[in-house]
Amino acid sequence: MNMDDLDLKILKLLQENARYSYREIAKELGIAVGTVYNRIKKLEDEGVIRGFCVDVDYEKLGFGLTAVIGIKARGKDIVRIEKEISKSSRIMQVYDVTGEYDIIVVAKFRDRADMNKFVKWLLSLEGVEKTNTSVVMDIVKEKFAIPLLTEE
Amino acid sequence: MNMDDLDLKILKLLQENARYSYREIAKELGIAVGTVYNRIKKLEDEGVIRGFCVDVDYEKLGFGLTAVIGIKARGKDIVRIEKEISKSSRIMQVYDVTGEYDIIVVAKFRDRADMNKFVKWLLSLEGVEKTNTSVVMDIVKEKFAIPLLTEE
DNA sequence: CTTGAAAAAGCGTTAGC
DNA sequence: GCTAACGCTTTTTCAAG
Repeated sequence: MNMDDLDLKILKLLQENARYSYREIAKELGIAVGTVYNRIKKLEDEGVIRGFCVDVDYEKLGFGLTAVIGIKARGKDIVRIEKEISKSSRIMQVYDVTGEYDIIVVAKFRDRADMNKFVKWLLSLEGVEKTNTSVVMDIVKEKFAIPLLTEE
Repeated sequence: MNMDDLDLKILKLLQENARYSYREIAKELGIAVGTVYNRIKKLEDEGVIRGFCVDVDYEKLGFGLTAVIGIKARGKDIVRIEKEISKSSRIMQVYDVTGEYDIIVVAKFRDRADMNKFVKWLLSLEGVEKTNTSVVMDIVKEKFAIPLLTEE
C-alpha cells in the first residue's frame, strides 16, 4: 500500500464526517478538488475505504442494552457456530479468538428479555459448551476510527 | 422518539451506503427529495444519526491485529482507568461491564510487539489487578449496523 | 404539523494539462 | 499534482395538504 501523508489527512477528515464534500476537504487541505476526488477514488478502489456508514444512537433506536459474550465451543463446530451467530442483526461483532473462549461476540439488545432469549438460543446450538455474558453498564468509547500511525 | 417506517427505510439505505444522494434515496423510496432531506435533518437534530463515518480496512492501514482485553481493577480506580485507556487511538471500544471483568476493551494493533507494549502499559496503571487478552484470529463480522426491529 | 415542487447555490466528475 | 466546465445534487423557500 503506498499511502502518503495526503491520503491519511483525507481519511482523517472523512472519518470525522464522511459527508464532507470533496470541495470542503480540498479547501481544508489547501489542494484541488480533482485531487481529493482522485485520492478518495483510489482509496476505494484499493479497498482501504470499504464503505461509508451511519453512526446511530442505539439507545434511541430501542437497543440500549449492549453485551459482550464469550463462547466456548467444540473445535469442529466453531466455524459453523460463528456463521450462524453472524446472521443475527443484533450481532455487531463476531471474533474468532485464542484464549479463555473460542468466540467473542458484541451484541445490541432491546432489553434483558431480548438478550436472554439470544443467550438461550446460543446454548441450544450444537457444539456450544459454555457461554459467559458481560452486560455493558456504560459505553465509555465505541467507535471504529483510524489509529494514529505515530502513537507511543 | 417518534420514528416511523419511512425514517427506518431511510436509515437502512444510509446504513448500506452513507453517501447515497438524497435524490437516489427519494427515487428508491418513491418520495420527494425534499422529504428525504427533511427526514435526515430531523434524525440528525434528534441525535438518532450521530454522524457519518468511513469503514476502513485496518489490515491495509497496518493495524491487522485485533484483540479483546478483559480488565479487572480496583473499584475506585475503574472510571479513571477507563478514561485513561480511551485516550489511545488504538482503542476502538471501552465497555464498563458486569461479570468476570470490570472493563472490556477492543483494540487494533500493528503487531504483537505493539499489543504487548499496550498490555504492559495497562498492567502498570494504578488499580489494574489483572488483564486477560484474547487475540483475534479471524474477524467473522465487524460492523455497527442497525438491528432489524422485527427479529426473532 | 408534514410534504414536495421549484429555484438557487453548491457539488461530483471528467478531460486535458 | 491543477484548472475549467458540464450536468447533476443539495439546500432553501414556500404553497398546499
